[in-house]
Amino acid sequence: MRTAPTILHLDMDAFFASVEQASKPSLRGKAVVVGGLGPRGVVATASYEARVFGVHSAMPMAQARRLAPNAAYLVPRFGLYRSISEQVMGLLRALSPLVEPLSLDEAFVDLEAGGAAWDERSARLAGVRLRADIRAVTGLTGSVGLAASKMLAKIASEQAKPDGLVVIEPGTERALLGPMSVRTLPGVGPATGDHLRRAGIHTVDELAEAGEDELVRLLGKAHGHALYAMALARDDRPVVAEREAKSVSVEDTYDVDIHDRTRVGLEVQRLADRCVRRLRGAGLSGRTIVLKVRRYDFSTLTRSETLRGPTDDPAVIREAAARLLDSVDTTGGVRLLGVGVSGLADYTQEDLFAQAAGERVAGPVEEPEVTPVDERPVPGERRWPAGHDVRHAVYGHGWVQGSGLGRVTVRFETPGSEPGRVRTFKIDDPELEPADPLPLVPRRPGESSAEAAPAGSVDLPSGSA
DNA sequence: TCTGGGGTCCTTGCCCTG
DNA sequence: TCTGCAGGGCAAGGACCC
Repeated sequence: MRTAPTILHLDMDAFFASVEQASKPSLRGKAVVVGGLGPRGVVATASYEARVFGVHSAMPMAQARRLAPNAAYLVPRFGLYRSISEQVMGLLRALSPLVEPLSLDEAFVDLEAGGAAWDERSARLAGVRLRADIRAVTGLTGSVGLAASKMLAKIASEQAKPDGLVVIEPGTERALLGPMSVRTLPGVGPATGDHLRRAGIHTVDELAEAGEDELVRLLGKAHGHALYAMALARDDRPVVAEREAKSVSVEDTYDVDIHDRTRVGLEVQRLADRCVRRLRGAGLSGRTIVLKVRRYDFSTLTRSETLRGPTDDPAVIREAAARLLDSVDTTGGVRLLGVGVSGLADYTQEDLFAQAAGERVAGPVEEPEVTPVDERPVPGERRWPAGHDVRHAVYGHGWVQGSGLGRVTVRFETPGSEPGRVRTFKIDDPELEPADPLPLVPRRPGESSAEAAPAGSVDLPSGSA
């Protein structure tokens, strides 16, 4: 393990909620909850103001609404978050070529590999500058952890939250970790935590005292060895810049359980098509087709089938998914269906046949997109998702505060304005149209709009595309 | 109260092959 | 030809992460 705290972990603070607060002045300092708004939605991110009420990630939305009835509830705008994430990742890559993104709002950086830091002082300086740059470019705050390993850098950034910087100096790790709960360690979730608690192990010190053999006995080989190493603060995992995807999958949870077997079949076909689109979009093909079914009682089962060679053929994947469905009992109803492909490759079996036959390989076949009956927009009806940007011919730029009963309520404000006024319109008001999000921080002269203002990041309401 | 979506990795058991 | 064994691929499920 290295001797200087030159591995940096960045974690943006309440990322989705913070982006929404930055783009909507009236929500700053208020409880904001971002997540699925349907009857089975869960919280993706809660602002720190919402966390005061006990709202947290992965909580059912219905529960969040009971705890914080006056919070603003918004649907996620992944396009916008992705574009801001790219700005942040750009700042990290300026520090080092070794940047390992973990999600839109989290990444490891090997500062030493980029020559950005070599000892504690230079690492701390790099962290301070990074936080200032992130604030200047995005208007958002991020927490930084610095340590000699990935595990400790992540624990440090957790301690730094919100809006802080923590350095774990080499040599102090064991004393720091010792009294902490085993749940602090990455990879120890509710199940492992419970398992250890029943064995009388609560803290990292107790984990180390238990010994490697005992942990292997309790948790299995891989997990036992890994956890013992972590308890001793040993972690040599390198920062890896490029990771190849291992699987591609899509899944949908339905607002109401589906009982009709024909409908289940149609949904599986639809998901297979969506999965293929994602697969092709990434230039990939796959060998193993996986069907996932969550039943009415939340029991989940998977069925998989491995083909002779990788494919991205929608007909092949659709048929495999249908065969897999045949082996599943769906009486009682299903709440979730999913289709995935693993065993990925960047060629297909057909490519090989074509090569063998000396044929010219044909380009990808564009399948017509099939929209299920109940997803087709009602003619003339426009949807206004909560939180999405709009533009009104008279009142200018705003965002949807809510809609229903043929009306849509819009608050007119922009990231740089004072909190704005609310007005209500008919949902088919011709002067109202969806708009792209505005940059969170005003653009500097000469900066291209593509860098600062994400394009195409709004899900256009049906019928307007 | 009632539990998303997209992933990764690990374990276990079965079957086939040499 | 039969048996035992080891190893690999596959299938299914579980835990975990953000």
